[in-house]
Amino acid sequence: MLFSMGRPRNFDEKQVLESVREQFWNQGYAATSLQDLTDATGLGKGSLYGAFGDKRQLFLHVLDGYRDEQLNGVRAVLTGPGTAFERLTLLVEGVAAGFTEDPQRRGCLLVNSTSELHSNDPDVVSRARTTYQAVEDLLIACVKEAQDDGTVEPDADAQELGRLLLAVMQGIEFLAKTGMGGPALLQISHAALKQLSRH
Amino acid sequence: MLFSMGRPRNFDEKQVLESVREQFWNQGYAATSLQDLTDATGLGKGSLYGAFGDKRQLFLHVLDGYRDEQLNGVRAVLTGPGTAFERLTLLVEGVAAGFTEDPQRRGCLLVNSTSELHSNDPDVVSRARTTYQAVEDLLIACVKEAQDDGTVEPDADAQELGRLLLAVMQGIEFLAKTGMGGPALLQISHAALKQLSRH
DNA sequence: GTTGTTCTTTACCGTATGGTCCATAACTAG
DNA sequence: CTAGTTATGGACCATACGGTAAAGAACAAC
Repeated sequence: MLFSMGRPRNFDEKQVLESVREQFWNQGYAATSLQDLTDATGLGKGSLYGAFGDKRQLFLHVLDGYRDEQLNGVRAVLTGPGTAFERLTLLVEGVAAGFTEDPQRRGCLLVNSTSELHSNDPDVVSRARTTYQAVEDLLIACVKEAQDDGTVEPDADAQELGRLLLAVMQGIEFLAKTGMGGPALLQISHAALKQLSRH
Repeated sequence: MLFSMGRPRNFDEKQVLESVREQFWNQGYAATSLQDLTDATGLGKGSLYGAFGDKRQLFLHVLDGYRDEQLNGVRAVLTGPGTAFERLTLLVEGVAAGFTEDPQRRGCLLVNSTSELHSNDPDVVSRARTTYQAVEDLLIACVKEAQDDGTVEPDADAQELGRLLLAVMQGIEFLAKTGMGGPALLQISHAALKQLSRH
């Protein structure tokens, strides 16, 4: 009596969230209608609302999952194997290479969402802020490591260089959306890393 | 008979376009309704449609005007008075300073529009591409000038440095939207320029 | 004045929107 | 079986959407 299970769910929550994410990723928040979401997931409105709340809650839910994944990915690279400089290279060039390989060039969902909603949605902004602060911290730590092993000029300001790398990564992301060619994107990432190394 | 003037317009086209631009700037394309536009301009739908066509045409019209203004502004700075390095500094720091001063942080309308619509609107992408290609060219030319007067290492690749500056500018723009502090934004612009100068 | 043309205003259209409700189905506990 | 609970799927709602049509107003030419 205390625990009646009720009718079991007919869908895989992970799969549904993935479909929803694809929709928001493809069209953005405002341009995605509830019908788009029900079409993409196969669920009725009732199920969607019962399980995740309204459109906005669902969006934030998806965004949180995405942010966690991405942040873990960045952390994995920057604290992974290889020298500190190699890890920085892997990350920064990875951004450019990712776009070179993806013809659709949808970019990062968190970046897109921030760009679309930053003026009118403080919740999205706060997610963006904490996330990129975390990435910044990881970058700075990695730059310091590279200074310790002598790859990067020890007298340089690690914070300054870490933030610069963060900005360059985001700049590449944007320029990719303008249709800048893959080689040019890679050139930018090379340039940024070249500036880092001792000279 | 050949030239009947008909009823004269009751509005100032420039003023209307400015109001429309503010709306699109504040809310983005998809989130701006026709009613928002009629409210902002004071015009009826009929007038708006008669004068500028539908929502999309009106948007592109506004975007073109904005792009021209911005590009002229960049050109004015990069080909204006002062040494080449001073002009580059003025431009790059100007991006950061602009955000520091604007509490709303709406950013550049062309950037916002590109971010929102690049996946589904080739017309917007093509406008972005030509614009940023033009800015890139101006930057590269200015870097070359700085190399000629000895401020920047003459053996460096001017194209590479110009593109790097472009990316950093766009990176700053994005990070501003995430709420990064003004001093940090300025620090990034300083870092980029510091990398340029001979060492 | 009349005619021709253009602009403005309002009413209107069909549809899509985000969101709710409810009858019913599917399950567990007893 | 019955009672309790939860999920489903479609009906339903008010409203907002982008866009059109039509009637009248304001002007120039004559």
